[in-house]
Amino acid sequence: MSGGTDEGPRRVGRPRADQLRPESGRPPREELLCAAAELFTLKGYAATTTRAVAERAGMRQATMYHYFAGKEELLAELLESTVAPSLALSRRLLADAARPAAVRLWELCRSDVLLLCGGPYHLGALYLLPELQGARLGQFRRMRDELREAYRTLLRATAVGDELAGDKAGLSLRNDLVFGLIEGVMLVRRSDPGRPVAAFAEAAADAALRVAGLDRADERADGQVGGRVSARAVGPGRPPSPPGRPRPGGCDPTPAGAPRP
Amino acid sequence: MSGGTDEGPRRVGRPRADQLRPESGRPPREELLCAAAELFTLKGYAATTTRAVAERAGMRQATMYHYFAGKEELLAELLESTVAPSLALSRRLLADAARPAAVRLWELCRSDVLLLCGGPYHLGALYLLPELQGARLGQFRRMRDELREAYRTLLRATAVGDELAGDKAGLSLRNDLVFGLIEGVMLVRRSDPGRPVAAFAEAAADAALRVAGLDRADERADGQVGGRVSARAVGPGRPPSPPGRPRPGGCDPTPAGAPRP
DNA sequence: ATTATCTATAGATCTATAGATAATGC
DNA sequence: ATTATCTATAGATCTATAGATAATGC
Repeated sequence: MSGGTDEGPRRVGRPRADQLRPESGRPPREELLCAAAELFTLKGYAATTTRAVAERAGMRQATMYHYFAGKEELLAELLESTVAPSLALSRRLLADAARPAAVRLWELCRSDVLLLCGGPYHLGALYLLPELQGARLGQFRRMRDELREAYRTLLRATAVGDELAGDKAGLSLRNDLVFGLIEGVMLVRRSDPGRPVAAFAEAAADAALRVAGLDRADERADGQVGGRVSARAVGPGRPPSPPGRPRPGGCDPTPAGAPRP
Repeated sequence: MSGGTDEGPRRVGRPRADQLRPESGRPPREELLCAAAELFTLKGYAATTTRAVAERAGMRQATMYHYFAGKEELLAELLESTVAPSLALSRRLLADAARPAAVRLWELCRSDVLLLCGGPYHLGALYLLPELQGARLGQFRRMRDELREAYRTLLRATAVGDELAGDKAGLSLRNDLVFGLIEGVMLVRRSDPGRPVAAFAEAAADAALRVAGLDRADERADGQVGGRVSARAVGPGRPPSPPGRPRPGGCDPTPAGAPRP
């Protein structure tokens, strides 16, 4: 029926030596990224050798250099793939003046958590690496700064933002705490990886709004305190999948260059 | 006046080769720990070589092995020194049934943040290392688990704990979020290291209580929302220095083995 | 011819040990 | 004699490059 993904060894180039890996069907570049994601998050960046990555991806160490200039380029690409979808979403949310800022902020938090924890590997762990200061990572850092600014703009537009109107430092601190909670969400996830991701992401987004200082309104509304989540009740009946379908880490079956509607 | 710390080269053993380091006066073991703290937090554990640590401490690479069996032992000792004071404080707080649990929880959070961010190096960054799974680190992990349990017990004893009485999973999730915020506080600190630590620690503790779901009581009391911190107002007129004077990372001038009253 | 891979390896580490050495202490 | 350090180095990596090789494409 479907266009037979049946692979006879029809590929150009010298065949691989040991066929240890079960031939996932993904292009080698992607396979390298996945291997790197797994190893970097599990064993750490510096502790992962190019040989480990390459061999995990089913090829010999030297072959990796056919696709990437080095280890740092792998890291850069992984990191960028982790911010990019959130950044895109944040732009859409900033433009969407119709919905309350608190709801949009919640949405951004939730989606961000899904991105950082949702994939097969918890790419969020990469945010904790000291290597983030590295040279090749400027692009990533700029994107991340823009994302932080988006958080800040949304926070500023909420009720708490009004209260802190004069207090720039206070607002920044609040925002950094919110942003830090989201980026550090890995630590929470690590301590109990068994929880279903979707519910976890919502709980984390709730917590982020509480850090911001934004759960009072709802609780005044329905009297529920703490037992049930808050901001979720505020949200519109929006389906939980964020637009643009952010691929969780680029390691799922879908090809990386999926079209954006 | 004081007991002259005047050092003529009165030390036993072969003298050091290059006297690059200005001879801090601390014993070499401590000096190694400080060097390790600085390098591990700044450049990462795996990326730091034994040579770098030793030379930073003013001695040759091989000499390090006279004091530590290897790199992992340095890490273990640093990590343990970071939990130990919090753990001790948590035991005292658990015993202190007189004060409200929320206040005690706040106190624990604040002190923990000071420990993780207060010293000259931000040891909290070590908590983010993937190497935490390492073999030699069992002792540290046990201590940390006990600390998490203390958080949980305190949280359980608050108003929120009552609300979540039946919901064990819910309580755990809350607690992990609180604990995660505190342990990940490094990420917040990193984004603006200029803020005064003391105020920052209080703001982080406030945020932790909000994550827990615990700022409503105060706000009902004084009507102040978000602008001014909450739990601080609840606290008794307790001086801000926690008992036992947790040394921030063991790298301050005081000798490491200071007596505990 | 082009492509994807391989093998081989130079050069640069890095860790941990062996054994020498230069102080003080007795 | 004891101690703290040093120098030297074996053995094990690890990265990145050079150059060969085995496919397909034309």
